[in-house]
Amino acid sequence: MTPADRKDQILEAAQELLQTQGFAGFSYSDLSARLGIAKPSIHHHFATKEALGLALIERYGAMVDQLAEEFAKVGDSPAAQLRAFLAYGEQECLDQEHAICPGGALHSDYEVFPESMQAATRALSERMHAWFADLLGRGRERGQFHFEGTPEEEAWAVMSMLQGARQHSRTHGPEVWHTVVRQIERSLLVVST
Amino acid sequence: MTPADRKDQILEAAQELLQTQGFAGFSYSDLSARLGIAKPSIHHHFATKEALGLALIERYGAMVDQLAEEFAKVGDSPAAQLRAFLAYGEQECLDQEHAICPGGALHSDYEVFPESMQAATRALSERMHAWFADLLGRGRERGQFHFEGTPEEEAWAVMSMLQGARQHSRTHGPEVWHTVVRQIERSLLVVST
DNA sequence: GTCTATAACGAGATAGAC
DNA sequence: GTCTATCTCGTTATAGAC
Repeated sequence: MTPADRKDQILEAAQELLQTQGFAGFSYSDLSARLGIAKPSIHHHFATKEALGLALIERYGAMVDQLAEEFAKVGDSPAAQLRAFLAYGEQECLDQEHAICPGGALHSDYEVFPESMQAATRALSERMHAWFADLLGRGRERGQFHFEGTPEEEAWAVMSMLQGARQHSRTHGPEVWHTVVRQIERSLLVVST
Repeated sequence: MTPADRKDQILEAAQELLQTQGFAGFSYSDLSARLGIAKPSIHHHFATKEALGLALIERYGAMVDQLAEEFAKVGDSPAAQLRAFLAYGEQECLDQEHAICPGGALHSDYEVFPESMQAATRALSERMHAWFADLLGRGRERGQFHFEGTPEEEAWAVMSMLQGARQHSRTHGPEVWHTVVRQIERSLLVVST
């Protein structure tokens, strides 16, 4: 296993723990047990938990960008891209019932983060907001979406709804996610014949 | 100070810490320092952190019921009650920029809770969902609200949006809350002349 | 009901051998 | 790059005096 692979292996396990137990809720011990390597070996790759946290946030940002590219491949139709995004979210919800979205986990623990991780968290959700606002704006121009106010305003509303829905899914089952997504579609999508 | 007062004083401080630092993120030490009494004195009132957590969730449930009664006093108009609720939320948001709503905090830490606290958390959000669904259903019957689907479905959507909005407010300022609330009002409220 | 003192444990982190 | 051993600190929780 190359160093880069090992790092990524650690980050993958860490992200899963972040989404289920929160950043404060998992330890180097947890990672150690899950990966079958000793605690100091993890410190070798990520000297401090702050460094691990930063890498985690960066990794998630890169993942979001990659997904955006994937969704762009389904065509340049904003409505189709939104559907692809929501379908991806639903699959995540079904596959990992005990997880919430990384963004939600980061926002919840935000206050106990060191400044560097707070800044990275802000940058991450700004990036996601920009992507959403752009998508919503283009979709409305094409007559695919209907909403009042600016795309930026609607983007905060949709992002908030999805983040909250994933959290309610944790306690009331994946149906809640599905329900909320359907409400988004009903209010946002212009019915095409 | 009577025992009951002391208990409530502890719970009040604990709720503030829950909303800012999360349940796993605050300790008996934090409470001790904030209240100016020794750690074992807090254990005297709440033997374990689990007991404290349960009391915290119950207290918040009672607070929600009390607020519902307050809002009922503004009249039996569902639209007016919703506005009162949203105004209360906005004030909270402005007063405590670093806090998220208790429901959001509980959902985030849910997986690391003991079973008793998990059950209490589920019961709490079911209670809030029932209140919201009832309000939305009555409002639509009166022609005050417009939404597709059942009141129960719309209730999950609105609750999710508000929970997510409070979390995004933490990183991007109270304007985000205000923005999301305006989006809710624009899509939900039937414009009356 | 509150205190001092302390136990038992797990956290993040480091030293140094291999 | 990984390990064993260890350090230091903060956590929940308890014992027992006042």
